[in-house]
Amino acid sequence: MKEGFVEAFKRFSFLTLPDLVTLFGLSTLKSFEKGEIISEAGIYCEHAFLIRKGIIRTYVLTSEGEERTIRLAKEKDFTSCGASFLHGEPATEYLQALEDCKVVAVNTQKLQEISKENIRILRLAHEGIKEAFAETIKRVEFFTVLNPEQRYKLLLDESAELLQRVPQKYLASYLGITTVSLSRIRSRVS
Amino acid sequence: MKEGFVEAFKRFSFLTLPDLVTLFGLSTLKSFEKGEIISEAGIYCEHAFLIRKGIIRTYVLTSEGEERTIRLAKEKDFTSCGASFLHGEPATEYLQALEDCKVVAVNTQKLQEISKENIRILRLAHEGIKEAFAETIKRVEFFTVLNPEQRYKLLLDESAELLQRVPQKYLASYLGITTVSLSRIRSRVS
DNA sequence: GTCATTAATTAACAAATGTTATTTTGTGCC
DNA sequence: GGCACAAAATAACATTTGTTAATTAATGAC
Repeated sequence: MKEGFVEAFKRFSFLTLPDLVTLFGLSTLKSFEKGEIISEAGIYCEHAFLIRKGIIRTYVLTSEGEERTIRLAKEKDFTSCGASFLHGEPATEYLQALEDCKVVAVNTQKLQEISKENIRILRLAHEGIKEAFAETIKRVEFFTVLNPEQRYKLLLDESAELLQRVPQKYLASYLGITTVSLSRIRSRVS
Repeated sequence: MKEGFVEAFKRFSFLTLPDLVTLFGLSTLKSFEKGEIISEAGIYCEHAFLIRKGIIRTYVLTSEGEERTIRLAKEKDFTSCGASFLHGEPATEYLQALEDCKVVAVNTQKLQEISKENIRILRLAHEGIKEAFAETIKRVEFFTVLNPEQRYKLLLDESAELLQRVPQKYLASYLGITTVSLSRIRSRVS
């Protein structure tokens, strides 16, 4: 039933077989349809998702009710809601499947419980956070160091695939600009 | 000699006395003078700093050689260089003391070694990362959701003290704008 | 395939920021 | 205190982005 489960955790080579069994116990394989809202702001998000297939968008709402994409996670990435995962609080973000998705959904509360006793599983959580953190640091530099056009070019260089798979209206706010401005930059660059 | 050491780790209540002794062994109390460059890009940064007093600025250089402030860490914050701390690689960032600083400098390589065996010390590293990560997520939202003026106002609301203690030339790039623009916003807002 | 709806592009104008240069203010040092 | 240097404010102009609206292209449902 859970084929693909071991696959998803294989790259964390320090995990033992019993660890995998433990993880198996607090994980479920889930699928989401394209467009589906996986998790909502205001509600506690009880899972961290290890993506096996598809793209999951994290977005927040501005005070005017507009959506702003803050993260795009793809295959092999971990994703979750920051406040829920880090502090056990209701999420401030929304998660949405941008494609049909297959994920391993890990119950974070149970993970945290087990982490207090199992050092390798704590290390899994630690590694997961490290990866997401490294990416987030890059994103702050992205905004601090580059102007909109440079940001678009970098995305073109480093994440050409993402650019193909994600609609521009989501890419625009991911770049910190409007769709109109993105369209202008695109015609300017090409 | 190391008065202030226990003080700095007190808030991590899960640490035992032997843990503190262990940490004592891989930590040193250090002081930095105002303006001092603590760590440089290209060089492996071997410490994580738990700030006891002062402000440490993290900055990067643009391709044109201009400084851009990406982080401002104050009392009780952990700070280090991302690439060094997360991947054991040479830093891409500079650390600079903006005031006379007192810190606990933890050897991260040794910390990582011990983390493989001591679950509470791994938890310390994990909690440290969680805090820094939460802050970094907020910073991405900061850039994605708010325009420069809104960002300045938020800083005014939430970090009034930082605004007093940090020179505007550093605050400007921390806000993702030029010093000229910050000056304009300030006169507009007041 | 057609139709309705949404997404993306283009255009025109207002507003904000970046850039460069100058002036004023502030700071540290002797 | 006075001097030298750096930081901040101000001004003028170029550039870019945001905004609103209209047009074209693409997508999905039936």
